[in-house]
Amino acid sequence: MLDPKLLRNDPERVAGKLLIKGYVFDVAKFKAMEERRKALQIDTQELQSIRNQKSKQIGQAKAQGQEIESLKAEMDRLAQDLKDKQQQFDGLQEELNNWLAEMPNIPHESVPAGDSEAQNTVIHTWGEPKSFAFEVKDHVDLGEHLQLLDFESAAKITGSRFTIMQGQLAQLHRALIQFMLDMHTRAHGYTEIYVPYIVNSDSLRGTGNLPKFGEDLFQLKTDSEYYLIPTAEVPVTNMWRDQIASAEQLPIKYVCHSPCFRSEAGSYGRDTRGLIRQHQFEKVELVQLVHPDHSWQAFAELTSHAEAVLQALALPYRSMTLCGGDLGFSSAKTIDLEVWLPAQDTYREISSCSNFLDFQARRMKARWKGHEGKPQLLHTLNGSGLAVGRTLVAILENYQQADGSIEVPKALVNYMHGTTEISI
RNA sequence: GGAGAGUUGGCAGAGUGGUCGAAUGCGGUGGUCUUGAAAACCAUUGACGGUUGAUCCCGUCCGGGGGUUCGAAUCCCUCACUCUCCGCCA
Repeated sequence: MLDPKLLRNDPERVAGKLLIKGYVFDVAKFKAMEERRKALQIDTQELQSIRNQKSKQIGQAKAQGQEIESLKAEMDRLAQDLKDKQQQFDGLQEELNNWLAEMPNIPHESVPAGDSEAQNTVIHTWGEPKSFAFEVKDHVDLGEHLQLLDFESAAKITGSRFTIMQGQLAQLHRALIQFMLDMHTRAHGYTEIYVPYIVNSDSLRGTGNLPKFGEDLFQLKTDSEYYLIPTAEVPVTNMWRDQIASAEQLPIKYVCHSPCFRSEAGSYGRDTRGLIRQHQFEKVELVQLVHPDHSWQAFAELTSHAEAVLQALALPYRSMTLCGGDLGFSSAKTIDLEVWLPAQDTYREISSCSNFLDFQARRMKARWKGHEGKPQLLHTLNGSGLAVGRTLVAILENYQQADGSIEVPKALVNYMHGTTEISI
């Protein structure tokens, strides 16, 4: 949520910045609503004040045994006025809040203009795409050739966009998770955390997935409004909803492995082949809640932590600054890491690192407080470190050998109990 | 699934219709004392919003929502959550 004060003070400037994200903000309508809100609020509060005074009078009069019926009659009229005003005020306030809840975060000034992926800018590339002396296969062919990857059975059991892994491939998948968790806890100072994979709607509102993006989520058919998590970001960040951290607790750094569930509504026909876009996938997520003065530094660090995984696995990648139009709803700035996929002859997203500033924190009232002064909003950040399924794709394709076997990356050999190659 | 007890400020915990935004303790902050620190003692200390140059001031908030009343932390309804006991079960 944006700061309501910022909107009131300079709506034109906010409107200009939101346009970078492709969001049209009706300033005139906002100003008119704000003016009415202000008038209604002042009126309502004045009536409340009078009511409180009169009530006290009645109490005193009664204590002294005086007649109170005439005072009560006066209160009846007042109460009716108050009720009307209050209803108008509440209604308008709700309307404003709903509007505010649908407004995206303001992009940081360093975010390039643009309305699609094509305008994202390359920050740097790392590693050289390997040249193969044979015709490369994609991960689907490789996995099915090894008889360790099975989309057909998954489609039978559930439907499209699910998969089954077996044997050493399932093991490699699990090894990746262990490897990533170990790196982030041991080398990067994150606390490992295990969380529910089902969340309520308040949590989804906190991170900004609701009210606008409900169609991307799987909702459970229960009496409670429960959803499967689209990412661990939701439960992990919401740990601090309605909480006040002390200055000593900052920065708060969590790493969390979880499955992620996405409906992928609106992406029919895209990436239908293989593991790239699944309804269910595993991710190791990095989440930080930090002092507002340090969030850009934390952002750089968090991004480097995700990159460290790719580097340790010797997977070529590039990092991209997302342009305004490609930027997520809650994010002020996002850097995507894209891994090289030889079979697609292109880079594909494998991690997305974002700084939300106080946008999520305001929605979920996640605050911190020093020894002096008032509680202040935290800044929240997160990034994939990494998307496990896509990392597996990258390893299969980048480490494939002429006979269709897969070399196990050196960093993972210990996690595979010494296995150096996956073959039939 | 059955029976019962709870949910109050950063934390613990009083408060059952009218100066209660709320005793008290802990914690925080400032001070006295001390060479310094600790202890002790004194003072101070909720959040959000409106208004303001800033105070003052005003409003809202005692799990969420609704109701009764001139007036609700306190009474009623409802929902959520927590805990205890019994039953069942990974």
